Amino acid sequence: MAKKQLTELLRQEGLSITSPRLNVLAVLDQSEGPLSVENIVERSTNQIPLSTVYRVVADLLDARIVSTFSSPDKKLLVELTRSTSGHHHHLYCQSCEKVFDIDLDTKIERLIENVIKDVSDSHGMRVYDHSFEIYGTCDRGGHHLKSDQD
Amino acid sequence: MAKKQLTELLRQEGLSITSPRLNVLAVLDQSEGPLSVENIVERSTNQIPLSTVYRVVADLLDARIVSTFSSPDKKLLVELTRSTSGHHHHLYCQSCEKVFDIDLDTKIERLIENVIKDVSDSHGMRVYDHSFEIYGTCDRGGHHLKSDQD
DNA sequence: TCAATAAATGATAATGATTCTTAATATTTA
DNA sequence: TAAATATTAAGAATCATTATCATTTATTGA
Repeated sequence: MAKKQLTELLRQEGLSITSPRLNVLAVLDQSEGPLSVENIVERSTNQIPLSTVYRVVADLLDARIVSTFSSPDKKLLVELTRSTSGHHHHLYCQSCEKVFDIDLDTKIERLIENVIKDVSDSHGMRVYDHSFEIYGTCDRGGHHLKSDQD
Repeated sequence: MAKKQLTELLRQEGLSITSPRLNVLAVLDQSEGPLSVENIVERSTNQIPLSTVYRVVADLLDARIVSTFSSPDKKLLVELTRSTSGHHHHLYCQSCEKVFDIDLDTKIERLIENVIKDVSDSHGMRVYDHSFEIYGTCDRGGHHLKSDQD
C-alpha cells in the first residue's frame, strides 16, 4: 500500500498525520501477519520508542484501523483491520514465534455461532466475541512443546 | 475431595507433601472454575505469599496435576486437570471476571479437529493444541465491552 | 525417633510488558 | 505569525510474574 493510502486511512478517521503513525502503519502493512510491539519497533526504519508505539497502536485501535489481541506468551499483537475483512482466527508457531491469520469456512463459523448461542444461553451471558486459536510448530528447527517436560 | 486424596495426588507424582501445596489444591478443588493466582490466595485460609503460589502452581503444572492458561487480561488462570477430563474450552465474563469451563459437543470437536488438520497441513505445521474461547458479560451489573470507546 | 540432607518456603528484589506523566515539539487555526 | 491544540519522547510508575537466598520444613535412614 502506498504511503498516500496510509495517509488517507488516518485522515478518514480524523487522526492527524504524524510520522510515527505512518511508520507503524507502513510496518504493519508490509507484514504478512500480526506483529508484536517489539516487532514493530524492530522493523521500523527510524527507532520509535516503545511507549510511542503503544500509544499509536491505541489510537489506531480506537479508530478501528488496527485490531489487537494477545499471543500465548501474553504479548500484544497488532494487525491492520482492513487486511482481514472481519472475523478471523490465528495460528501460532511456538518455534519461530510467528502468527498466521486463518479463515474458517463459513459453514464452520456458522456452526460455531450456534454453539456459542447454546452455551451463552445456558450461562445467561451476552456474548460479544469469540476466538479460536491453534498452537503448533512449523517445520524448521524448534520443536519445543508447551512445557519443557521430562 | 478429601485432604487424603489431595495428598495422594502429590505422592503419586513424587512431589513432597507441603502445606502450601495442599492449600492450593484444596482451594482449586473447591472451585467451580479456573482461578487466578490472586483468587487462590484470597480463598486460602492461611495466607500464602504470591511467590509461593506461583512456584507451587509451576510444580503442579509440571506434574500435570493442574492446567494453566491465560485470561483475556493476561493473567494466569489455574484449574485442576482432573476436574476436566481432557480437552475443554472457556467462557469469560468481562463484568464479573469469572471463567467457566465449557465442553463442546463431540461432533463439533471432531469438526474442529478436521478444520485444524486442513489448516495445519496447508501451513506445514505440527499442531499440539487449540483453544476456543468465548467472551461476554453475564447478567448482573457490568456491561463494559472490550474497549471503552468513543 | 532423631539427626542429616535435600527440598520447599517466604520475604524481597528483579524483570518484562505495558501505562502514565510531563515537558518539549509539532500542527492547526484564527 | 501567535495562540490553541494535539502529539511526541523519555523515563518513571505499575502490574503480573520470576528469581534469589537465607530460613524452615519434609524426607530418609540409622
